[in-house]
Amino acid sequence: MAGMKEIRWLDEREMAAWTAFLEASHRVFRSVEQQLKDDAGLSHPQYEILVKLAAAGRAGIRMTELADSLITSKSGLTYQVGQLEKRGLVARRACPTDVRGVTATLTEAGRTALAEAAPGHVARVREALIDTLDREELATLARAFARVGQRLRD
Amino acid sequence: MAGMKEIRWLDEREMAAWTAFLEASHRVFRSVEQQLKDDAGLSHPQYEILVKLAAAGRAGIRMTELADSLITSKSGLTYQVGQLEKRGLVARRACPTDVRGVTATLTEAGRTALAEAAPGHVARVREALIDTLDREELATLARAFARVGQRLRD
DNA sequence: GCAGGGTGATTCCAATTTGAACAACATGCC
DNA sequence: GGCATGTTGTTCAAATTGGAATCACCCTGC
Repeated sequence: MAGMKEIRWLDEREMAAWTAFLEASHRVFRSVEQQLKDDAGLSHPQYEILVKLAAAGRAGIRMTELADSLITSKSGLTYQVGQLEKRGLVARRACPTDVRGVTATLTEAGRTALAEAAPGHVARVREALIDTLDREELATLARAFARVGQRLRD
Repeated sequence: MAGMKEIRWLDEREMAAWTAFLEASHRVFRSVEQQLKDDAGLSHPQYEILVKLAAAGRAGIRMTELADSLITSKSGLTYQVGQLEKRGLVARRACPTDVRGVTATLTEAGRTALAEAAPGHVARVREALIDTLDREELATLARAFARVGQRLRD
């Protein structure tokens, strides 16, 4: 059996963690997505874009940087920013330092839309996840997932 | 300000947990999806369908039951089962107790495909998530997320 | 300066997802 | 029995996604 690697299956605890993670995260995303769509007419990717742009201020962010921080593909980002631009929530500008570059910025309407969407979104995030966890679980989750995200970033 | 609810924003700890959860879960899913696509030609939803069917044995499962346990929409399930049926990995039968019903079952080829895909998948799940967590984090995650999933099921 | 390789964003296409509409059937209640 | 109501699974159209190809541009080394 040369080259045959030993397979380390998941034991009961590991499997329980994995399946719980799968179900819970799917349901949380679905719940959050639903709320945003119903109450603000935004998809979650779109909401995340608005949040990142709000944090970036007047300067805006480069498309690639946005795509990296949002995990979606570049083409997906182009599409979503296009949608937001159609609605007047986001503006595109040529990047000053790189002619190829495009920086996206939040418009006033975008800032308003985000401000109106945020309370309902936060409430749903609490309902779906945060308020279900106690203080210690919250801390553990934050620490562990920060590490997981960190590792996968490379 | 009648009817005005106080908005409970996320404090620093809560926000850290939420953003870490968002990033980590996106990256984990992306990583797992990639591995399955590259090594087995399966999407993660398809893999999950095969797993559920394998667990169901000869009797198979009703479509609706499958859709519920997999979180996807009914029409999405119809599509994916259709794809798997095309490849001969899954078979559909009329349900004995309900003429409208359809039960999906795993074919021999499906069982084989799952057996071949499983080792690589498990290895990636370990790499992306499980092996990054220590014993206590794993237990906390399993317990907390089981509760989260439970609540959202209603 | 300028060739070559790499980068930034978009476009295009095929695959997938979802909700609504639909048809056929089940179920409970009178 | 007969009807109102809810289920079951599929089909349809519209929206979204990711990857490959593309075009224009930056940059390094020579």
